[in-house]
Amino acid sequence: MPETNGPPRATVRRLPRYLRALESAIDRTSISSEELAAAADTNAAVVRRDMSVLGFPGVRGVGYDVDGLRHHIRNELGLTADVRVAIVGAGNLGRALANYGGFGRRGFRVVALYDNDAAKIGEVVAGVPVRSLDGLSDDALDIGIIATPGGVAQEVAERLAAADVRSILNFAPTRIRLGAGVEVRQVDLSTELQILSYYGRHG
Amino acid sequence: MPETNGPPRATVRRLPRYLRALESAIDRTSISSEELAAAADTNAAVVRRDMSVLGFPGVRGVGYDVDGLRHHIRNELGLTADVRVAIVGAGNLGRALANYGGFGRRGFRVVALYDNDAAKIGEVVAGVPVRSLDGLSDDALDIGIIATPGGVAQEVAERLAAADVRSILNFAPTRIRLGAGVEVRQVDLSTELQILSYYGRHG
DNA sequence: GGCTGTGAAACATTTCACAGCA
DNA sequence: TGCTGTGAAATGTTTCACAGCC
Repeated sequence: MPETNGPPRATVRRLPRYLRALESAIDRTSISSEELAAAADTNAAVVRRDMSVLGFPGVRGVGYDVDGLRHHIRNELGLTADVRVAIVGAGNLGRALANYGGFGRRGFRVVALYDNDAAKIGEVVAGVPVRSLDGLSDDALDIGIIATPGGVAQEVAERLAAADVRSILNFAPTRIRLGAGVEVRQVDLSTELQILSYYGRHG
Repeated sequence: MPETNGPPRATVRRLPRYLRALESAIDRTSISSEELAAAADTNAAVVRRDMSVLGFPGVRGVGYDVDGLRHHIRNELGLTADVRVAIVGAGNLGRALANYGGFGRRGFRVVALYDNDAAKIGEVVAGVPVRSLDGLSDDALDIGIIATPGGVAQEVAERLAAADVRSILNFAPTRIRLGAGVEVRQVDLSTELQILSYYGRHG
């Protein structure tokens, strides 16, 4: 059974924050759990527990090796080589995502931009030409981002899955259902606002 | 002490999903925990527990009243009157958000769009004129959305807080820190992709 | 002395399973 | 009979506190 229990999901959710904190500390040689916690907006006990489950030992009296930990986390997250991302939907949101500089800086490369609107095909956004979804399976993709209207999101997701995309980030307000083997994350703007609305008046 | 323990955070996070499911079932008069669970992508035991903590009773042998529950949840979320939203930053992302039709349909009204770029001020996006942040405190706002570059996010957040905004949705890749009393939610695209990257190769 | 690593307790959330009512 | 409502168990996560090592 090659499935060792990985780190808990709560730990994985914190890894990007640690990574960012470590990238802001490249000048330092080591960092204590207290300092890393402050930079990653959590507390020292959580940091130490996380390092422990990651199997990354620190040095007592000193802290964690900044460089080693940075590499360890990048490795854990699968960010060793560039990650190839495709965006489906070249409307306002798709363009905003394609133009977002932060991706490149963090090892994600937008390698394709798809849209079914003939009028948009051929346009170039942030250096990437808009193409028809039909060419999908030719690109070797790691992650697909769905930035289409809700009506077509499920179908797009199925086509992405068929093209061997393992991970999907869905901005359409439609819950996607796929068989196991594809990881889907949902970012729903109205949902976020509704939760904010709740905690704005209670909480 | 007027602070009764509200529902657990996990329950609050599910309310928007229940609400959406109920809005797709306006033709029905009642709905069972099993059906509601299927529509909201959870399981029946969770639904029953949630209804129980919300204090919304069902009818044994029948299910929950669709209309009553819809109102109850809208009320719980503070969606009785329109919620006034401002977007700060009229770049690609800000425009995408202003143009997103889903907000209006869910009771959120984009009432202001701010940018500090003089060239953008006066432009009209989705019926809303772009204005300087200086006019901020004149608008009665419920929620502020930060769609600026990371460098100014903290300052923008502080100005929103000073203008009595109780809830902030932050798309900038900078972690915002504010005193208690303001609820901040962070949506970080690179973070989402990094988590996807992890689960795409493991899990 | 300062900081890590980790048992054990506390807390939060989910799941099970079934009694009880319409 | 079919479904809700909820104790109790199971699971997941955070916090506490301190022994142990550099």
